[in-house]
Amino acid sequence: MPFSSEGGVPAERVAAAVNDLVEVRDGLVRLRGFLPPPPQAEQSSSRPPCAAELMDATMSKLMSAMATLGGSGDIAGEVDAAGRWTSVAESADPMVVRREGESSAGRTRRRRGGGSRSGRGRSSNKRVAATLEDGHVWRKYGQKDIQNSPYPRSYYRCTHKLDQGCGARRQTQRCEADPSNYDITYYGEHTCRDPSTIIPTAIANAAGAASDGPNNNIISFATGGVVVANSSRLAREGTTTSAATQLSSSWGTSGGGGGGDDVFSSSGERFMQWDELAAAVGHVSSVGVTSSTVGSAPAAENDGGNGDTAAGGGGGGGGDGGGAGSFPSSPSAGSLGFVVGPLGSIEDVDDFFPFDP
DNA sequence: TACATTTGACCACT
DNA sequence: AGTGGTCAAATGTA
Repeated sequence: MPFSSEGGVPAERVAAAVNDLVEVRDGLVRLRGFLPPPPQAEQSSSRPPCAAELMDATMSKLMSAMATLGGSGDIAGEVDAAGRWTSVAESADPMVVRREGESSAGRTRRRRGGGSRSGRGRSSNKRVAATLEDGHVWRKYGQKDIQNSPYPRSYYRCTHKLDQGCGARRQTQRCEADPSNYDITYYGEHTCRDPSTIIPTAIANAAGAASDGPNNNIISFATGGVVVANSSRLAREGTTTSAATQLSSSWGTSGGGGGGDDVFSSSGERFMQWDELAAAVGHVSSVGVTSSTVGSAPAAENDGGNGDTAAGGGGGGGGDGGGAGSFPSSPSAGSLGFVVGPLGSIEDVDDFFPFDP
């Protein structure tokens, strides 16, 4: 069931999957070194792809898969300096549940207190991104000036906290070193299911990736299923639901799933089949995948809650939800083009796959 | 009217 | 006491 998000998978298993992918990547890098460079003179369309090109393509898809695994706050974990994914201890978010005896209707200020709760057993996933957009719809609930930091920290919760009890939260803050980027820390997991955000996210991914060159596949992991879609196909499909349905294929539901289902390449052509992909990445197919929506967003920097709050008087807001930190339900393709950096340290593909072209 | 943001207050933790 | 996270009243916009 694509885009389903119920039934989580332990972060440790996701971490194991990512680590396996890292090993696959390293192996491919080594193998790539033994291959001669692709011939320059010939047009690639007039000859079968050489081994180096196939490997490059495989690497690209692998990177995409890893990006997906780590590209959402849904997955608790971090990437260490070596690029290895490590899961962060998972626990229920104590902040989500209203404390017993607390009245929500009362106008008196009583509460379960706040306090510095970061780093105390809560799952977190920190990353740096050039935009606050990540495909989810967030609602800002606070902002604080942080000690020894020139930029305030903004606090967001998932818009669907109330209607679906989604406990996902995030904190954003401009990077001190590079104010054009944001440090974004995610807490909790998205348990919401909102087609107006998730599926357009996929479209956004596709459209954005389409202008990005080699990585224009989207892979959306949901419980028991993976959606792999090619951007050009999605663009042609028009309706997100049908696109997702047509392009969905199960991964893990039948041992690596749905043999014969194509994985589409950036060129719009079949890249490989699931069984081939499974063989390529080893036993990744045995790893369960929790809900994850590939982060993607319009390129235009919408300074959601950080810079905007300087303007007093609640200037930012506005009932249409287009304000700070929100993600439009129907992002226009023209504004797309940003792909949230996955796994924190592998935003730059060249850095991640450091072999000579 | 509904919904989002702003912002001061509150509270837990160190 | 200082700091950071969250609440909720006030406020703004469509």
